[in-house]
Amino acid sequence: MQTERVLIGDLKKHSGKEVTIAGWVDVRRDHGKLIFFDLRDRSGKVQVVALPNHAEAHKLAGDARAEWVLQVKGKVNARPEKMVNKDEANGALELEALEIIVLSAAKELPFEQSAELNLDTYLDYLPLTLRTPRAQAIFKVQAVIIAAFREFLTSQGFTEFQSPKLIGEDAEGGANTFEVEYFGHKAHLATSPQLYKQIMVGALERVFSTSNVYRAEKHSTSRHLNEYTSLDFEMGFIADHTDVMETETGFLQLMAQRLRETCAAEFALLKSDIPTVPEKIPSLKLREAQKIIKEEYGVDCINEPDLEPQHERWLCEYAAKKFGSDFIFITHFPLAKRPFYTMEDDADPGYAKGFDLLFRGIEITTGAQRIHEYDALVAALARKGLNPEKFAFYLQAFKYGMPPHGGIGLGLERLTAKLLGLENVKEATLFPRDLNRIDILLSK
RNA sequence: GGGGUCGUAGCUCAACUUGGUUAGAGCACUCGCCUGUCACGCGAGAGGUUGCGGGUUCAAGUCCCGUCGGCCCCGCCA
Repeated sequence: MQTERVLIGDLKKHSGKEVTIAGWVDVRRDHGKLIFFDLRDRSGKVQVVALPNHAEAHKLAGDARAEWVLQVKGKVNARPEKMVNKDEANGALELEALEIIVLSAAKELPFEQSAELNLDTYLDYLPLTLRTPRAQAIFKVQAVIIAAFREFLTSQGFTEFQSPKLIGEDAEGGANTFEVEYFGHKAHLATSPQLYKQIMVGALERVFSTSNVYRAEKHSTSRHLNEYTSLDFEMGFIADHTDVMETETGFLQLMAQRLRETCAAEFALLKSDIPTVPEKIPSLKLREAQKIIKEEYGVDCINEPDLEPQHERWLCEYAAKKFGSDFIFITHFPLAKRPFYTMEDDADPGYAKGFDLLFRGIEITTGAQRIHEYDALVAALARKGLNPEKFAFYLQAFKYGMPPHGGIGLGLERLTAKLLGLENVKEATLFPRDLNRIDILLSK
């Protein structure tokens, strides 16, 4: 029968008792006759002390090294008053080792867990480096973001669905796709769940998905990935794109609330702040934003169809200063710059009922109201030089009745990175795929 | 596709500008000492094809040319 294991985070409840814990050796401090080591499990850390009067345990404590996996039976002692470590959750107690079982020895580590690493070294050793408190904090925060996305949208009557990753045609014609050999045919990896989201609006009215998408772009920057997670929702029966913006704002507000409730320690560790999300996120038309850039920063980008990364950084700086918001919506990009399914604003011809959301200097979302009338959509395809016949499957959704609708795609890794102040989006990706790397460098 | 920058020990870096004996440091590792440490401490040791190839020179980690690789910026996007 297996020994009952106590979680390290629960040791306080067992003061004075004999318990068995198990975990990884963090740091060892060997004084010869007296050996200390910190043991770590999913719930926390505790100092174990091995004394010579338990000879076998003392010997094994001397042999153990960082990352060895040990099971330790011991007595939960209060530490002498002078030895209390106020910085640790278990700093007032320690475990006196009575019996140690080595569950797994570890080879010599290439570096200490606390070492500051270059990004490529960090990525080369992810199975090891993901054990650091920093990495664990990043991916706990990311899990909370996804949970908040599910929680908020579910509460608003959205249904989660799984979008296909293998698609036939390069439907949207925008981003470059990875080609896949498919039983003698050519298939592609999805660059977005967009078309399936819209089809699902016809079925379930309000839907969302959290999917990996794939972009075969040879970019090499601190904000691009070739496989990333897109948080997508699409909702029917909207008046216009501002309904979509409100829904996204509602998600961001719940996300910030959940982060404040559960991730304060993680944000403290990463030395970043949880943003306050305004009741109404400030919103500017692209042309207004460009005017501001000219007035505030002296660069004339008026009439350019899009924002450059530097412009996005400036606008976020401006939003923080002027509106006290880390977020700002930019609306009404030229229709020509947006995908075929984007709806034009009749009140502002030539411009889209769509938006980007900028956060702390970077674009994290694109959203819009979509064209829902079959004939208008077929015409829009033709205007973009796309062949409507290739979209016949998708077009059925519109042929047979589709409400006014719209939605967004949000880059999870970008949001995570900017929330936590990470310099490179790859740090906010468990196993990033980029131009040079799928787990290991492709050149190796 | 265009541009910038970097490559020295397992890791993080110094020495390069201004060429000069045996390429150093911290951490990790090995051995020894240590009963209150918590980045434990002290002493000793081991660890290098300076990415690779060529050139200049009495002499190259350092200068030049080529090449391979990383990172970053722009384009494109989330």
